[in-house]
Amino acid sequence: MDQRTYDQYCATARTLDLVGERWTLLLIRELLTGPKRFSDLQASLRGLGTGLLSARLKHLEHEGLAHKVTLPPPARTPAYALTEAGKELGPAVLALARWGLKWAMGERRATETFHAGWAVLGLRACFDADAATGLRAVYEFRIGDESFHARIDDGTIETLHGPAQHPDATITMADETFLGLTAQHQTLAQAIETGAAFASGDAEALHRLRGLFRLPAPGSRTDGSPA
Amino acid sequence: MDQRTYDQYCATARTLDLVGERWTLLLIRELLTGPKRFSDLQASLRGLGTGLLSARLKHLEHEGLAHKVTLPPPARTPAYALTEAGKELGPAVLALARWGLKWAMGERRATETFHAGWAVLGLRACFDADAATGLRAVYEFRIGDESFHARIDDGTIETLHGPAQHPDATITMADETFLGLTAQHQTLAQAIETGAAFASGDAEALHRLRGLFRLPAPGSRTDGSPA
DNA sequence: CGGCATCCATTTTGATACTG
DNA sequence: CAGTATCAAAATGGATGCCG
Repeated sequence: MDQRTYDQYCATARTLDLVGERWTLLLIRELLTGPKRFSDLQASLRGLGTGLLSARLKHLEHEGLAHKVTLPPPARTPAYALTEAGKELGPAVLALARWGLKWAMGERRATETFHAGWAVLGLRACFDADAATGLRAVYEFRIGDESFHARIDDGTIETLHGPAQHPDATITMADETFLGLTAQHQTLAQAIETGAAFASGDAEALHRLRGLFRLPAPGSRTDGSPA
Repeated sequence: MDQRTYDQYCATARTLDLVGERWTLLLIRELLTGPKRFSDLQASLRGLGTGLLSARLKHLEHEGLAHKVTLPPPARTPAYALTEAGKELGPAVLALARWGLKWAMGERRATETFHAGWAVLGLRACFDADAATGLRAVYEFRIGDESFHARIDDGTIETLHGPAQHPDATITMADETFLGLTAQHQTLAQAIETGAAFASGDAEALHRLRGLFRLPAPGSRTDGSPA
């Protein structure tokens, strides 16, 4: 919030003063998987006009959460990237995502937009650090027409937009198949078995992939009983 | 958001549809330390009018995140409490708080309101689970005219408004002293030594208290370099 | 493509007055 | 207390049009 501060000496309130306005956390979600151009951001965020997007980006720049960069050749086009402070909002965004996976997902509504990148960030939200001890591998995901990769190194994970340089394994599937995984209609292993998804690369890496991500058991928000 | 949904099939966006409106996450922050009455909530949230507070509470009820309760005798007055789904927003709120402690706190501004309860939630944000292995203790904090207690049980912590039933240790200090701890002017141990804070109770519990909370090293948001 | 400026209809909010 | 009713101010969204 700009003018409209909560005016509380409280860490949560101060954070929400900076990133609590409409669209801001979703903008950060977009940038968490790597730098994005103005038009890419607008394309991902239906309903956000150029004026408001411009204002939000300026705000993030002014507050030191993002900065303008020039993409390396051959792109050479302006883009926005998170600063260190901005990147560190990752855990907060992922915590909101984890809650949503458990309590708010259900079926996709007819009007809802979907981008594979959101789901890949969801992978990061479901990442089980314990299951990745001793593992060092790069997985490339090709979902619909987007590609993402996850770099896993002994309990840490990094997910970035775009193809990987030297993936140990590559997993390919359609948007719909990926949606089915989120909705827990089937597991990745099942999708591969039925031919809905294709996996190739290092056998050991593919084998360990099975246990790396753990979706929370969905809870029902309609009553207050423990899940 | 009510009418104004992001309309994205994304866990983060769906969560923000539910709790991303102005005041909502702060309302949840208040309820994370126990049930609160309508007027208490309003008193904690300067600037939130009765109309909007009423609307927000109705929304939380409708979405199954909070419910109306009747406080046990002798109070017997209506109050609002979080459901299981609401309580599970705790990690997300604490993640925002942790970020704020590191990147957004600095000095208290003249106009900012402050309540000890926020700081005690901050304690929970700083809780170091590893440092609490094998510890089982209840600490009562009396800060200014408010009291809170933290129940620690082997790596888990629960912080609630109000005095504890059987505290193992009690720590008393003024608001200003507590503010000094947050601003890292001094540590709790130093405050006790200088007489600004008073501690009593089980010696072992008091000794272990020292290592339980770990404030993040403040970062500077004005540039993008690592802290 | 990458933005900023402007205009306008609609929502959201903030503040206050008022009722059981 | 615990809210409801009301109204003015601000934020949003959508549609442009403009410029490098």
